[in-house]
Amino acid sequence: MHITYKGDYALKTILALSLHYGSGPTTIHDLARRADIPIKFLEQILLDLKRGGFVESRRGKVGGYLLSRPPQRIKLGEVVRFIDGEVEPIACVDNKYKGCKDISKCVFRNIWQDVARATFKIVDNITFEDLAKKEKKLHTALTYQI
Amino acid sequence: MHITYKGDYALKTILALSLHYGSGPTTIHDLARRADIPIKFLEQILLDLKRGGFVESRRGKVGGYLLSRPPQRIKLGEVVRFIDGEVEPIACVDNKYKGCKDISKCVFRNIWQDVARATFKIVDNITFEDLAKKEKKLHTALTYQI
DNA sequence: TGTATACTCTACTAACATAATAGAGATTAT
DNA sequence: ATAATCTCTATTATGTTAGTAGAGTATACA
Ligand code: FES
Ligand code: FES
Repeated sequence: MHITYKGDYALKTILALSLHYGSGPTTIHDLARRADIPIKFLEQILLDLKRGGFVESRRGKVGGYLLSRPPQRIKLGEVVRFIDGEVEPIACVDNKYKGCKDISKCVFRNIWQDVARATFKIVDNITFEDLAKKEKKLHTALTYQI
Repeated sequence: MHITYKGDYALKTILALSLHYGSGPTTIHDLARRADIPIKFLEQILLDLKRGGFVESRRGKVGGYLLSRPPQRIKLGEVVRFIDGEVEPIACVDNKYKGCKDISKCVFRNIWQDVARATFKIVDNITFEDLAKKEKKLHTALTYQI
């Protein structure tokens, strides 16, 4: 698994929309400013997320983006997989790798599958509701700290 | 973590040398043929592995490559890290990522660290002796099967 | 119905990484 | 000597990443 800038931006955007869930749409401009993402890049990412069924959009004045599902029903792993592709460390786990003549004779395959499973266990058990809660706590903690 | 062709080839080469440990050098040509690796590519990989302290070479006739340590002292994770770089899913875990203004405010960081730790736990607990044993068993099993 | 505000879509590009390939050079056993 | 083998630097083709550019479409509301 490798998280690209695009992937990271997507996650931050879904998190921002999660914090705003139930309170109307947020504009691209707003999302870009809050997470420090190049606006034209974010436009594309949001269109991808829309095609992936993660967000909905409203056009025109008072438009913007909203989550199409509540945050507790969006898992971290779903978004990562959709934007950055497979979570596996090598494509042979998913049969897209040509380096091994015979997969059944490869001692590495099971290891990469173990790594993949360990990763799934983490990213598929965290929802954006969990992340939103963490974010709120973190913000409170930092405020008190100052 | 993403295993490239180069990384996979390096692992297969170290495994081949592990199986041959204690019986003199193996030539590039031999290693390339056995693991089906482009020979000129493998030349470079072996030079890298030499610089990394994993293998030694003998030049001239009766030359070739040998492991510079016994297989039980070479861990899978060492080779992966050396050839394919950090095992972390995003460079921010290692402070090379510019996407997060303030790492202390990022709810994702701990998650990527968890993924990294889970991966370490696997790849840093497997030695090439383990892999060589697995390979031998696999070969025996397949031979009996036929 | 005009217009400002916002999303939509396609194309393009610079920089970098990957997976090799090419070829001349250095070393050693026999 | 010479054949076999490793050594080193350059080059290249292909693909991916991280954007940028610009014209187009929809909607609220005065
Ligand atoms: S089948 Fe995946 S590395 Fe061999
Ligand atoms: S610090 Fe790693 S994604 Fe924010």
